[in-house]
Amino acid sequence: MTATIELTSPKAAHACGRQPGDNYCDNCKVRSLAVCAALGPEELPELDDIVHHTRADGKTTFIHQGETAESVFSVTEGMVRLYKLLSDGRRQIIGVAMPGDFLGLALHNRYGFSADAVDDVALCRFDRREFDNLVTAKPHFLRRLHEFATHELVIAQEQMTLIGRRSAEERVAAFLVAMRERWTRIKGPSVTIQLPMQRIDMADYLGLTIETVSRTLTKLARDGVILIVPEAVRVLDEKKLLSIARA
Amino acid sequence: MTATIELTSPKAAHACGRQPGDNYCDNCKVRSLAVCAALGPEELPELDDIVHHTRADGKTTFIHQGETAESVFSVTEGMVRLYKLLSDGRRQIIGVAMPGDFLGLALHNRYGFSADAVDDVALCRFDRREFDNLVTAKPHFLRRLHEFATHELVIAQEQMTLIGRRSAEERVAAFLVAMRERWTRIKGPSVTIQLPMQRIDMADYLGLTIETVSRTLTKLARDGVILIVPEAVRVLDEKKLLSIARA
DNA sequence: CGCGGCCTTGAGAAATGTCAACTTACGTGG
DNA sequence: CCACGTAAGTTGACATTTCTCAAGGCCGCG
Repeated sequence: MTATIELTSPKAAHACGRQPGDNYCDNCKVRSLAVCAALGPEELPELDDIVHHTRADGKTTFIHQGETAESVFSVTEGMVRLYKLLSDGRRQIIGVAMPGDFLGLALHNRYGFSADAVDDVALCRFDRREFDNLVTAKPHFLRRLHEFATHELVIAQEQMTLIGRRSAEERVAAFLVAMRERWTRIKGPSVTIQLPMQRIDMADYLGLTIETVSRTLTKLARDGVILIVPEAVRVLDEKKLLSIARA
Repeated sequence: MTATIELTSPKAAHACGRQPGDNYCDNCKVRSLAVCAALGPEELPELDDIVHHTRADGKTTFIHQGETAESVFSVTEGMVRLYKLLSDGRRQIIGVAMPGDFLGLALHNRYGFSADAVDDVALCRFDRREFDNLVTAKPHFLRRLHEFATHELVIAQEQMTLIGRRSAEERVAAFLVAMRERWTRIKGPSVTIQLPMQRIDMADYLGLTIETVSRTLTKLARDGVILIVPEAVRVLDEKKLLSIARA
């Protein structure tokens, strides 16, 4: 179940005479997207000192709702789903984290959600206390975290509106558009929208059932809006897709 | 439409020799609940310098989705609804702000939602730039804002789960319980849950229609869980209400 | 080659939405 | 002070969307 394996303990690599370039963060491909971008080159070693590089493979749950929050994470590769479970097993996916995203914004004592790896995921893990100390010492870093938090809040409010007030078709279309925008941000534009998650994840994200998602995708395909391919969807009629998504 | 009237311009009241107690914030009943609690007595005058006390009466819209965000607000009295509108008029209420709550956490350029007064509302308005300067100068204040933001985020995630995965009855019960907890925080406990908002607000908050809300309340009343009274609901069977709400 | 997981499709059920009538409460003006 | 008009709330009948349950197809892996 829980199996986040520490690959490297960077502490060993670091001593007094470190040069710029000696640390992982310097070479991080997603630094500019991540919270880390708030730190200048001279501050990166401080981050590097407390980071633990970690991987989680498919389905590994590395944040458990209700447990004491001892770590926070920054995603560098792969896709993570964040979800809440009701006592009877109903699940709501409250977010999908991709490279550059941060997990654990709420510096609270317990995790309010669970998180697991959709595909293979690379994470920077930080001890919450150590991370918190760094945040406290660096207001501009706190500021960046706050920007991330408010951005998340905006997304959450949009998601509420999506789930509360829009039809299945609108939800699916909006989801596809949003996924495409996120991939574009990370990898540049493409007509193919990668969907590493399964139908049930889309369903639990959109407040629908698998069957409704499936039927809706089929309908979009039948209408010539998209083409369904394994692990992805290709956009055939962008204008139409957007007009459904924007509603 | 827009009619937030400036009652008092505190600038005039202030000069060099101000004593503690000379300013409004000192006597604020909700200071301990609000973001302002992050500031010590010696810092309050700085807040007082930039605050504009404002009232908005029933139905006045004082934040317009999409407009440039020039002000942020702290609610001191009354109830505010925050909502997003779709182009065809569908509305999702994304939050209800009560005394102590802060509006405008996202220091973004445009408001992502609209806000209006449910009943008579008292607000502390701040120019976004001035407020931002204060935040930048005071990391502990930023920290408090961040705590507010992450708290909002937690609430939003719970709301997503509520709307996406729970039945009408569960939504209404959870709403009543949440409202009661909020009133308790502000005014102390009571079996009567004040509901200054109308059915349509509850509906738009819970992703339901007026009729479904009405029927659900009637059912809860029929089952002896609550008693419906004007502008409020009285809890008759707390255990049952909680068990429905918690699901 | 066969099994198991995921996806799709269909038929019918259930929950919720829609439309419309009616009630109630309340404020206004005769 | 009453009568009317309006807005909110409730209720009923019916429509629609989405869910549930069940069957079958596809595909990768052992």
